[in-house]
This record gives sequence, C-alpha cells and structure tokens, in this order.
Amino acid sequence: MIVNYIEKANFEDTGFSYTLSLISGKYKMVILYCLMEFHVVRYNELKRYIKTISHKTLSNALKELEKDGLIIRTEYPQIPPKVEYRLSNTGLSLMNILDQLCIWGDAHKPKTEKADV
Amino acid sequence: MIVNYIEKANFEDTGFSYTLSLISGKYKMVILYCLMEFHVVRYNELKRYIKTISHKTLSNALKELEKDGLIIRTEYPQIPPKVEYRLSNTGLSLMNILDQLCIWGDAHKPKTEKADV
DNA sequence: CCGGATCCAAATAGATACTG
DNA sequence: CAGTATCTATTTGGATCCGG
Repeated sequence: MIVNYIEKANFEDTGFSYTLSLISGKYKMVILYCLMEFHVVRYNELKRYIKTISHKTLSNALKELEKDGLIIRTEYPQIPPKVEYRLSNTGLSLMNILDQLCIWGDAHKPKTEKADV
Repeated sequence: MIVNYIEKANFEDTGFSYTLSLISGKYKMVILYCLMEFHVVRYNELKRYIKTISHKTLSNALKELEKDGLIIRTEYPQIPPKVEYRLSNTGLSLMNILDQLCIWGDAHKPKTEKADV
C-alpha cells in the first residue's frame, strides 16, 4: 500500500500526509502531550505549561486540533469565561502511534558529546 | 517517558522531535518511499519519479537524509557522473514506523464524497 | 549527469495591543 | 479569562543560472 504514494499525485491524498498534517507545526505535539498528561486543561493553564508558545500559535493550534477531531473544547458560558480542552478518543489513539516515533528517535538519536563523536 | 516532554525545555531534545526532524519537509517522505520501492535510484531518475520536486529541494533533501544516516549515497567517479541512492538499514527501520502513520491516517481520514475508493 | 549558488515567493511563527 | 488582529521575523520551497 505504501508504494502507491509516488503514483498518487505526489502523496497529497494519502493517509500518511493526512496524519502528518494533523501534527505538523512547532507546538501541536506539545499540546497533545500536555493534554495526555493533565487530561483536562484550561487555555491559560496550557499557555503556562508551554512557556514559549505565543497566543496566536496556541490558539491557532487549538482550533485546528479541534477541527481535526483530536481534541475536545468545552466552553462554560460564564464571566469570567472558562474553556477546557482535552483529548478525544481519536486523539488518544494517535498518541499511541506517536509514542513509537519517540522510542525510535530515542534509540537512533545521535549521542551528543558523550560516546565518541 | 512521554510525559517528560513538557518539562524538557519544550521538547527540543526529545526522541520525538528528532524523528520528526528527519522526515520534515515536503518531499522527504516521498523520496524515502521511492527508495523503498526502487531500491537503488539515480539522481535524475528520482527527479523524474517525483515530478513536481525542484532541483534544490531534491538535492537539499538528499543531503540531509544522507547526513542523518537514513540513505546511502554512492558516487561513481566517471564522466558523465553517476550517483546512486538507497535506503540504509536505519532508514528501513524508520519506514516500518511511518507505515503505521499511513494506516492510521487512512483509517481516520475524512471520506471525501466518495464512499470507498 | 549531478549538483552548487543565488534570488524570490509562500508559509509559518512570534510580539504586542486590543476586546467581550 | 480566553481569545482576536496586526505587523514582523524566520523558515521553507521554487526558478534559474552556472560549473565540474
């Protein structure tokens, strides 16, 4: 199945590119991991966890993750506002796979200055 | 293990980000799939397979893939030059994992107007 | 044939100010 | 509190010319 990618108009419409499009961007994965760790997180809480993220990047990423069905946004209509984010089941199922990328990466990552270099 | 990402300076130095850095870019995956399919491929051959890739993008991608140890470049010192590319064992081992991303993506990709294809 | 070098366009990310 | 709007900086990919 993997082979068809080349023929398929440069893999625009493949499952692989679809998956990658969900997690592309500098911070989406970090957000997902935060949600996995803390289960239910409010907007500013998330922003505090991911210290270096900007407002715009965070809010764009959250909107896309929600649109793609990986996370669930719950808004409480009150003053002051309260919004909570958490992983959907789809999001959770993706995390299992992404975890394998971590393991592979840890195994193959070049050791920095330790072993020999 | 996955949880430490948030603490780890925004996951700069994690296995996950390392893995993603290897395959980031618009065409790296396509190149890897080509090599997986055709085993040993010359530069211009590759360029013909991936019709829309530009010269610069292809050569940059190949250099990085080689530097990262995913592919092997063999140069034949002759006129005209001949250079062959193929997957390394490391590259091959990564493909197994990436294949799972394809499968997940195919399973979760929203169907577009066509029931099945 | 293989690719480097250069210049340009597009996409992505960050800083900051503002709003219900 | 939870965002949006705007303007800029950085990164990325593409087109083209040149050289061994």
